[in-house]
Amino acid sequence: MPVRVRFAPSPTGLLHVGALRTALYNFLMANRDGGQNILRIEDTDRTRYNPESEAEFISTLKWIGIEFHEGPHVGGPKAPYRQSERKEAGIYEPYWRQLLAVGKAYRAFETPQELDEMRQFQQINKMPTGYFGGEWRDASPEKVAEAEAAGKPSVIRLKIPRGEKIVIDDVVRGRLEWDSDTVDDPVLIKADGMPTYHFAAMVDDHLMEITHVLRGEEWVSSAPKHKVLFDAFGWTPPVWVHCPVIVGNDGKKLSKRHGATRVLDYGAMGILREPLKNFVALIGWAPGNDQEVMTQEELIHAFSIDRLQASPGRFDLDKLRWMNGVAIRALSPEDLWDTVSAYLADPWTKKYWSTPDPEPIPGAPDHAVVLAELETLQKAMTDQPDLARKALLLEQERVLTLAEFGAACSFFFGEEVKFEEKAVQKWFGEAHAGKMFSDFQAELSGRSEVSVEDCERMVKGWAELNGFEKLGPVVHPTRVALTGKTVGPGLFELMSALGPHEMSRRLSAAKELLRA
RNA sequence: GCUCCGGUCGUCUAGCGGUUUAGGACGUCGCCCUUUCACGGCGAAGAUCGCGGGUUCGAAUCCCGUCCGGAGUACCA
Repeated sequence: MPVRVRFAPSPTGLLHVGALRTALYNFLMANRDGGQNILRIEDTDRTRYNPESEAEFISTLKWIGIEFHEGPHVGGPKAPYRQSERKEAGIYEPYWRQLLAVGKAYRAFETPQELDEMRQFQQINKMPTGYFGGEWRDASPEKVAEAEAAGKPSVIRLKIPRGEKIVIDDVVRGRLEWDSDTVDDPVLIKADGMPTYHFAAMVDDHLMEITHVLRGEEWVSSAPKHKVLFDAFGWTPPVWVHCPVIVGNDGKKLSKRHGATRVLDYGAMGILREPLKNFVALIGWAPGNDQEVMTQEELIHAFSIDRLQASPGRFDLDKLRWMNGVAIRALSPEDLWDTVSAYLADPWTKKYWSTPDPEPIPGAPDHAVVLAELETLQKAMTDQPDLARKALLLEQERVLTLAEFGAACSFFFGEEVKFEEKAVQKWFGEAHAGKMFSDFQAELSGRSEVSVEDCERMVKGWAELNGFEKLGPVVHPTRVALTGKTVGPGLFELMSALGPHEMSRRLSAAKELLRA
């Protein structure tokens, strides 16, 4: 039987990392076994509904490469795929009527205030909290009819059997067992007629013929209720797979401090989708061999739910950055160019960097500075594509994110070199610097381009002629003159990329600084 | 409080009763390469497998207890 899985988010907020992983595991599983991946929108809570949420889920997932065979945006044989629409279509009603008719569910007429008081009482008396029957679970039909006739609002609750063991088999945790007396009667239908998650999701999972439910660990405590519901209908439950939570590197709930919670922001930070996927898949799952860097195809092939971890996983931004660097370095020159230009053209990139960091991480570059550098790079890629191409290639192995290309390449394009004070102090004190710069200028004059080899010959020749055994005192001042920095690509490559004219211009400026 | 779940280097993990002096990766540190940084190569430190008992000739691996951490405890999902 082919696998049918579903990713069923509630459209209340943004797509965060934990949800991404669940979506990814669903996707990997479906694609490995030639099954179907279904998107279902669980919008039964009208008070928390966020109209932008669904679009964000779909577009983010699409960006990362997760597609669905069925869903509200693509349709499918089990449409509609939004629970609010399914409710309107009357899909749920026959099912709760059936439960009511056979006495496996009942109407309860407590007001929210009454329930509140009940909970307080339970807490004070150190009793388990929850609705274990109240006065309605076993109320006579006459009493219920009377309350209904009086127009009292009511909910429909599931009648959890008492004095039994409820057992479910979870792929990740094995056999899970509850004493049914500790499980309270959940609301199936709210007073406004909307189904709750417990009801809608189970009915839909059955109707949509879902074979495996991969969901977050926050659902394990509701699992017995879901099992009872499947039993009440006489349906075979799907295989439940409860994935552990993802926490920050300090063990706390994931927040901005740990990188970002919103998946889209990782793209804006210059994280490529392949390493992001690769990294997220590896929190809580490992293929069992030593392979870590994997393509999507390899992930699909290697993925298996019985290798899922039961313990919570931490999100290690450093490792993500490393993986991202590996991916950037693996890009061909053409792909590198395309990837960077797409990144710079993405409106989300600009939006992200134009917003000041609400919680600045010490040592991290200022958003405004990054934005300016990225804009400079983007401009250069259209105005001076040859130079920009060389700059990108020279910095490729030095950056960990796409955003870092901005700072790394900036010295190639500026009208004026921005000198780092430390660099100037360290290398412009050398007495020979001025003469050396002039000599280079003389040698460069009249030429329109120089090869890397020419530059090497020129610099090494000058060193030999002037009695320098080590290249350092020659190379470093020149680097500072040309880039303003002490770090960067190989000097000869960088010189050749800049070209004779630009080099000469910068050497003149450096000589001015020397005199001052 | 109650219910359930989890616990191997700082982090992600391998391990499924003996081949384990517990392996790999990130991070850290050192060396090499080298004009710097990075890349790459080599190497080091780092986990008595939360703790305590048992079972066994033998346990990270099985059992019990204990501690710590997490999730749930809504007419939210």
